[in-house]
Amino acid sequence: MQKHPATAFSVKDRPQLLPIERETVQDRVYAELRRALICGLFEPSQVLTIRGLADQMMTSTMPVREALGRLISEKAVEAMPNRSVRVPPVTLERLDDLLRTRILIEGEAVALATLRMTQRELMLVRDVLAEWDEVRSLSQRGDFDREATLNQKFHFQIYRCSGSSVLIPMIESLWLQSGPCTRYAAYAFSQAVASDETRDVAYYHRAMVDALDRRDPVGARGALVADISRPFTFLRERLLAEPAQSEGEQ
Amino acid sequence: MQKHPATAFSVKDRPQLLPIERETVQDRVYAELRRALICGLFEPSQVLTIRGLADQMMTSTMPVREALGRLISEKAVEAMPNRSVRVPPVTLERLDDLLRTRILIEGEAVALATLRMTQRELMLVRDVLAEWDEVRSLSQRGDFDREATLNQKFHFQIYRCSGSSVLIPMIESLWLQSGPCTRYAAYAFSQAVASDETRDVAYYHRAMVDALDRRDPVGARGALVADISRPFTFLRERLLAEPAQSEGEQ
DNA sequence: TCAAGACAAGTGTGATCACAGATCAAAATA
DNA sequence: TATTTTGATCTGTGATCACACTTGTCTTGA
Repeated sequence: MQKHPATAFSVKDRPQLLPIERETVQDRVYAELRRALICGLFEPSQVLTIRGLADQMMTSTMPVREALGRLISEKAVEAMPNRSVRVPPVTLERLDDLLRTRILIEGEAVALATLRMTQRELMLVRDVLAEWDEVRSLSQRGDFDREATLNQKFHFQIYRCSGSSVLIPMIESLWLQSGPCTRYAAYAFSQAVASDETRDVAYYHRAMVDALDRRDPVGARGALVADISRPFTFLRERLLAEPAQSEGEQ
Repeated sequence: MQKHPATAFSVKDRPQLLPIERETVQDRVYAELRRALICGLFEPSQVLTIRGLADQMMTSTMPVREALGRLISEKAVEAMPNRSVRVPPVTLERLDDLLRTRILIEGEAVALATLRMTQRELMLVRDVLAEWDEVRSLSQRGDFDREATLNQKFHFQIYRCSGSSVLIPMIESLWLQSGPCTRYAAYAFSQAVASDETRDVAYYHRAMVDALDRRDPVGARGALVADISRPFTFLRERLLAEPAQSEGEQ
């Protein structure tokens, strides 16, 4: 498809121009809302208004409204009968439901990844853990956003090796839905427990990498289940302790 | 919250007013596009334009564009780099990927439903099968849309008994994604095989109901797997036979 | 003092328009 | 005749506006 045969460069020497990415405003708004949801920047049951979000992001209402529509169809936020949207409240049933489904799907993705992962890909996963260790050692009181991002990077680096373009969007949707919950858990976690508890996070991750290394699907899935179950069971107990939480006043 | 104590009716005798549903145009467009996608009214690799769809549905572009945005985020249609959208092409990898995931998730839903289903709910499922038999006996050359709708009704009647509000949207998303493929399969199916093959559909469905009746999760899951695997394996062979199909000319 | 109605501000929805990029066909040039 | 260029048309994107509905507050009345 090269149209100019009379250039000074041959095909191989020609400077490679990267295709410019054409990201629309709507895409950026959508990505930012996703990030905020996964990192737990919004409270459960919090009401989101189109104009409010548009003002915060310094855009007009149109991209926000379309991004919200996409998030509604993913069940990342829910549309109230008043036509207003809110981030879903966290209930006991929803918590159990989310955890069970995450174990099912992410467990399958990890098992698939175990069989297909190359040494090079495994090294990338190790790099993420190394970076995480560095962050943790630098700041004793680690910032949650950074660690949450690394945690996400770690998991999806593995999931991507499953090679399933159907499973991965589903896992993203699950993270989106459990984001507001687990953030709440992570926050309470950091206040409640000592540092030896947080060492468990690294422990499970290392167990997972080891299982991946020796191509052990069952071991990898087990480590994953233990890893993602922890915040859920923690939050579950907290919710059982005080049932009069603001679970959603519909 | 009853504010008028001086009415002529007591609380129990007062005529019950049903809450009026407030369905927006966008919701109707979205539902219609979903239906069309699941029923396979669009070809794989077919490009969809906002204005074209708006004209067909006799609305303006705005509801269509927002509905398309929602479908994009569900991977029901895909956004090309040209900013145009098309229904995803069917490839061998995608076919296997979809089937594996559907077996995983719908199998789990059926297993859950087996344990939670009541006799009343099981009777509703039987009713669907009876209606299906009636349709099939009335018109030898059954119309596919009607049968596809009944098939969907049958499956989701069961899935709903799983009680999982996380699994069900995922299954809907999977049906949305495999709709264009299986329709293709169903069409080719009806032309290729004799009527004794189509009897298998009813056979698996009855096996599933029987397993549900005796609360046998393994049996129910097995019948389900056999049921949903059939069109996929059929289409798989067809795709292997002629690889030069118009699979997507990106 | 309290409740009911009225007013005002806020919000989602859908239509319309301007603009930029894509696509395709006709015309002009080598 | 083949290739390139030009032009028109189509299409998605985002802004702005009008309209309907919701919500909160204030006033008025008993």
